[in-house]
Amino acid sequence: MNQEIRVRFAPSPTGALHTGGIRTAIFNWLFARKNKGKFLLRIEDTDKERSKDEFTQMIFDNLKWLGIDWDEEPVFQSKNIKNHNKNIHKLLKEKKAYYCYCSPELLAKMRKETEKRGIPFKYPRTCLQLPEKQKEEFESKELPRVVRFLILEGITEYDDLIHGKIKVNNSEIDDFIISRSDNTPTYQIAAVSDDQDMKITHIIRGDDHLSNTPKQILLHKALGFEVPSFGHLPLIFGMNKKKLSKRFGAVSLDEYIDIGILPEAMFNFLALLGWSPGNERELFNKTELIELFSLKGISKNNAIFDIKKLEWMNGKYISSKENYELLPFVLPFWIKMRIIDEKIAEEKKSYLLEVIEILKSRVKKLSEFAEYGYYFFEDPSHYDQPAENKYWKNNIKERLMDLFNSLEKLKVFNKDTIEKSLRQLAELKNISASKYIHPARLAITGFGISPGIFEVMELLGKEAVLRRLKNAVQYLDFSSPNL
RNA sequence: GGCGCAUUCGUCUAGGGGUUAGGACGCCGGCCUCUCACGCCGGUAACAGGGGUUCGAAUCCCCUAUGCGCUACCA
Repeated sequence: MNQEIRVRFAPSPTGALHTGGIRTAIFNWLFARKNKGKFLLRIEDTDKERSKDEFTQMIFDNLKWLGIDWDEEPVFQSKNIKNHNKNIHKLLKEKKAYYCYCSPELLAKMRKETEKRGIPFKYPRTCLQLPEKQKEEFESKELPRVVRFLILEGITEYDDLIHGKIKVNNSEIDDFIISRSDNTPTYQIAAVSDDQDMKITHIIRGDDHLSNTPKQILLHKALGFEVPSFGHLPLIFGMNKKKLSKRFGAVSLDEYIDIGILPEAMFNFLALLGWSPGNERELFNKTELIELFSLKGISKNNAIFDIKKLEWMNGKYISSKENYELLPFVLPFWIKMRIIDEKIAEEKKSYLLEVIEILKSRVKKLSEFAEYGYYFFEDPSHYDQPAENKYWKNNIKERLMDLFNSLEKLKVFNKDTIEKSLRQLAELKNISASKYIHPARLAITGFGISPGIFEVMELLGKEAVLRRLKNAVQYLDFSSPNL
């Protein structure tokens, strides 16, 4: 038991990584780091039809984005086929597997027939009992053949790291195929061979593999290997309680990156989906997560991915991060919205940091820095209509001009002097300060809501503020001359 | 259909024979306040159902229901 713990994350590169896969990676990584073991990567690319290099790259990128590092060179399953075949032949030689010449069409027919009678289909082992002569004839005709693993009678049981004792009667298991008619190994034998090859000690994967496990245990044993430990994670579903799929909202990690989720938030959120450290805290950094992680805290039931909670957590991370740390994450959103370009970004760095400071406590997604903050970069091109109806009435032009004149006199233009000046004006005119504040906000930002308007004005600077006030008056002159 | 796994607020979960069943998100209300957000305070809401075992069951056992997974020459 003193051997080094080695775990693996084994995605197939047939699509973008989704949250379930990511969480499997996180748990494996946490388990390895906690136990000073090794976290390995294996790309299960044996499905030649669907596997794509771009997906492999995406998997690497996604893991890096999350801050998940791996300890040895990634293993590509397709490069181990020789070894898989070696194991298949070993089983064949020891009569633990046999050739089957039944065509897929014949199989489909048999399956249909038994199902019609309500009986679960199992391969009837016709080819196992084939007379030697018949076999020779098939071979000489070069009939396509697969290799089936012979399931012996008995009970297969193991102690699942998460579910506890799992027991399955071997009679429930079909003589599954381990080598296809084109002589390529199937998943079951490939996974078992590679896990041995990589000296994997703990296989932690999704519950969808639960029923594969007895098959794989049998394979490990038949090959004379030591059986690794298995643990099965509950699955993650979308809000509709259905398996995550393209149909229902964002599912791939990339889509969350696109809306502006921070890697720390994603990691924290996913770590807590199906696992709890047993206390009432919610926010943990990676080091704390590693420290606290234990298989014991893993829940047995499937979880639903609640994006609202992710967004809340993301907001927490955004507001607690330093401005300079946020900048590289926010910048792409501003650039994408064409609010600024890279050259300007470098020149105006200190200004950008202040914009981030002023917005970060009220933003849940990085994309909102762009959505809610464009007026830090450009004069409003239009004014929010409901806000206009609400705030711009009764002598509004006169009030905006009065404010303009007051602010124009300021020698020092900061939030304190601005506020003082505005409140003095209100007092002088004997109306409430809010009768200046809200119209000014609308004139300056174009919105009825914004961060504290005095801070916004300070950041924007005297020139821009006065210009925007004047613009608003001009706009009103044109659109509502009688105000 | 068969086999397997599961079932605590809408969601994520804590608890695991005696608790006012705790926390978080969401939602609702209040405070703060120039709006919004943050923050703070408060509220809402759950042990799937039925049988046992027990002085006592959300907790242990059985059954039912429901959900999910697997049942491929996919992984």
